[in-house]
Amino acid sequence: MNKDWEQRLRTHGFRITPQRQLVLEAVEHLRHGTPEEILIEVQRTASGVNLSTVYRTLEVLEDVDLVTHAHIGHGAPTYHAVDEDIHIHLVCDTCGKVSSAPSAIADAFIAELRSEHKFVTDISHMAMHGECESCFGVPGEDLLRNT
Amino acid sequence: MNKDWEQRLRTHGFRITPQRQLVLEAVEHLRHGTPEEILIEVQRTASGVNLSTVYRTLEVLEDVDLVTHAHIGHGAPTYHAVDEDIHIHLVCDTCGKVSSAPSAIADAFIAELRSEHKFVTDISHMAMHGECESCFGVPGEDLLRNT
DNA sequence: GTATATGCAAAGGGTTTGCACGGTT
DNA sequence: AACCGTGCAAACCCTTTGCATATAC
Repeated sequence: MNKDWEQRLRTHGFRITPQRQLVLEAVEHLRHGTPEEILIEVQRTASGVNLSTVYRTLEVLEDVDLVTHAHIGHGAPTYHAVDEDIHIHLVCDTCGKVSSAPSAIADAFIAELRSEHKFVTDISHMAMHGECESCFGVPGEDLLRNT
Repeated sequence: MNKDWEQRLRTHGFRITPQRQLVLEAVEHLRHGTPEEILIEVQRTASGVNLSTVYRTLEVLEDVDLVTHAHIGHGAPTYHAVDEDIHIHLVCDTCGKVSSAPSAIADAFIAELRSEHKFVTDISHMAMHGECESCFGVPGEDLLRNT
């Protein structure tokens, strides 16, 4: 009885290792996390795992479409399991809060980029920046340097 | 006879310095450039200017709304003069090419984010990622690590 | 047994910061 | 004269890489 993720790795010529299992489980459990956050989660089970292994593993898991990542700002990207709902990240540049919107909301926009500009957009890859309800109009201090 | 940019700086309590003038001119001349590229442009006139000055100056110029920046990928952000046409960056994740689209194309999308999610979006701040016409469907090697 | 993965440490890009000096006001 | 802005060097965060060892196949 092989799990799907093992198949995916094997099919692409990758080996099954504890690290790969743990990183995948961490991403699924966290629902979204930076490499650093994923490392910490993994280390709850296996404290010897190294950050560079997390980076290399995320790259492999992304290769075989088990995870994706999105950039929500200056800092480290956020990784998601592919079975998560695809969503758009909305980052408030004033208070730093990150919310999400269903990606369907962008369908017409994406369709137009495709027909008018021949560009096939992955809307979930990059966050949308702006201001959330409570911050709009407020002088704002760009508290978090993530713009 | 004070130029507009001098006024803007003074009004906000900043001083007028050669570095600030040169950085602003470099941004206007390049139309878009990374801090590093801006430094090189500035150094054609004043070779002693330092990178950290460019960073600090861009921050000041952004404070007073003379420049903005957009993130087109992993690397350094791209700075624009505010009198440039506002545009959306489209980055091909396969070949790395960056094209632009008029920001009006996103108006309906932005309106919906505003009405449905109470989020006021700055569409020009983050690039849209995906694949350009010539790369779509091609296996792709993610040649440029800027996703 | 052999190729791939891992850990570790070092290096790399991009950016920020502390400090003393110099320039703007 | 007072304060802000600059250059310089060091430090910072995030990520990648070289190499020897360990492990999956």
